[in-house]
Amino acid sequence: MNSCTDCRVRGISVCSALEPQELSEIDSLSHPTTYAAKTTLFSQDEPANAVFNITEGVVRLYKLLPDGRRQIVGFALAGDFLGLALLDHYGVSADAVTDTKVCRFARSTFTTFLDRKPHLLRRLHEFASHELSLAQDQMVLLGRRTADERIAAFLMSLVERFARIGHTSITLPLPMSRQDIADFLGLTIETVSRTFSKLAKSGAIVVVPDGVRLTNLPQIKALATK
Amino acid sequence: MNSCTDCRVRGISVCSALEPQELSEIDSLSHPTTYAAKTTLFSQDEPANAVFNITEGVVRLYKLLPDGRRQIVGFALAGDFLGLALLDHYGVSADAVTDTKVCRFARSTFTTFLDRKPHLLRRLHEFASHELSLAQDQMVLLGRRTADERIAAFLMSLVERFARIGHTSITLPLPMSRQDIADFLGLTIETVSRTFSKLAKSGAIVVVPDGVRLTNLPQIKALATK
DNA sequence: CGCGCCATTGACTCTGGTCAACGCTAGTGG
DNA sequence: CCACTAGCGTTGACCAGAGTCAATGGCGCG
Repeated sequence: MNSCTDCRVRGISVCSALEPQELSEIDSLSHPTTYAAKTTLFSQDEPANAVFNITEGVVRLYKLLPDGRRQIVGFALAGDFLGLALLDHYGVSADAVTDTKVCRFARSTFTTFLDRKPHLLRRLHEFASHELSLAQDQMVLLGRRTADERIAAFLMSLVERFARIGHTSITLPLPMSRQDIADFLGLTIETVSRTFSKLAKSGAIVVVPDGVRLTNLPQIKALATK
Repeated sequence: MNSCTDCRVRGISVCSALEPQELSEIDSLSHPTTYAAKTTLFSQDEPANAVFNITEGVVRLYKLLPDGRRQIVGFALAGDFLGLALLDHYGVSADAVTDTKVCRFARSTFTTFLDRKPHLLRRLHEFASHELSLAQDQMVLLGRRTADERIAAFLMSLVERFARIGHTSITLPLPMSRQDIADFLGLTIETVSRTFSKLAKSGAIVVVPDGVRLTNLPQIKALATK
């Protein structure tokens, strides 16, 4: 039936702020949508007609400089909300890394609903604050950490985030390309590749297709938090 | 009399969300406080007992790595709000760059007030979203821009922010040290110094005590947005 | 006057970027 | 079924932008 009631990410998404009654209200406002890998959800500066609740998949959020340099500002996973700012234009671009399922809402519809639900606004604010906190961590990473530390911190944060959405395994899936990782960490694809090789040689990880096996988690953690 | 009614930053702070009646309410909850230059407002991970509305001065917000590397995640000016996340522990450290005046609120008092004022929460959310947007811009700067571009972007953003709080002049005050600028831009003090010298030699700026004179704004802007 | 702090400048180093070759794998078409 | 190709990832050789280390300068303050 595909309703909010049996939504897999209900407990961890903004919807956890809602009562059963409200859940069915918002259910009637939502448009479940699927995006194939590599397709665009929205682009920077374009009118923000919709907001999104990701229920499945991985989305990259990024900004481009005029000459084509790209900075990925975050990867959004199941449970994450896109369009937190509720502004009339998107501040970043978003496209699906893997096949992705979302609950889409017209922004006007969502903000109208929001005006009647202060506790949902509170939850949205919590989400925005959390995003801000992650962004600040990422600033530390980009401004002050070495390539090794960046890769380690990236792996650790993915481990934690995947754990939160139910995926716990010594093998960490990396659905995004090396280029995506490089553009997230402020490195080049070659440096990412070399650093993986170096960590593999030291026994910290084993590189497998579409992921890495974390064979020495304490070592990675030490590098990440140094 | 020093009340919210005649607050210089009322119009641009979170307080702009409040009616005259509410303004006098919050007035009675506020503790006007002064911090001398170089003193600490709060430190990372310590219990967040208070939130702050800056009415005058400049505050640096930063994170430290265990080995002492520092990343400044932002400079807060008059009108800015500290403690947006309303979490029980501070996520960053804050200290005064210049002598600073704030309206301080006990966090519990503020959140209680907030629970009765959804429009203030909305305003707070707007502030948090704006902060997030600035953080994303800073990620682009730290991840993908050259030293020249970082300095230029830094100067341009300061020009805009000072303009918003009423300071418009070709001479831009730089109350923070070179070390602060370096730690904000992910550079070293030497690179900051060299880049200022280089821009000065090219005629874009003149370095003056505690500031720079922007003698070729278009040139700076071009570098900043490239 | 002299001390100390901050900023500037120079010489040299090094981390990570650039450029280029090569390999692997999946998908295509003969 | 296998040869060919395209795209992604890895590796190597070399390079350059920014970092490091060190000396010097300028200024405020005791």
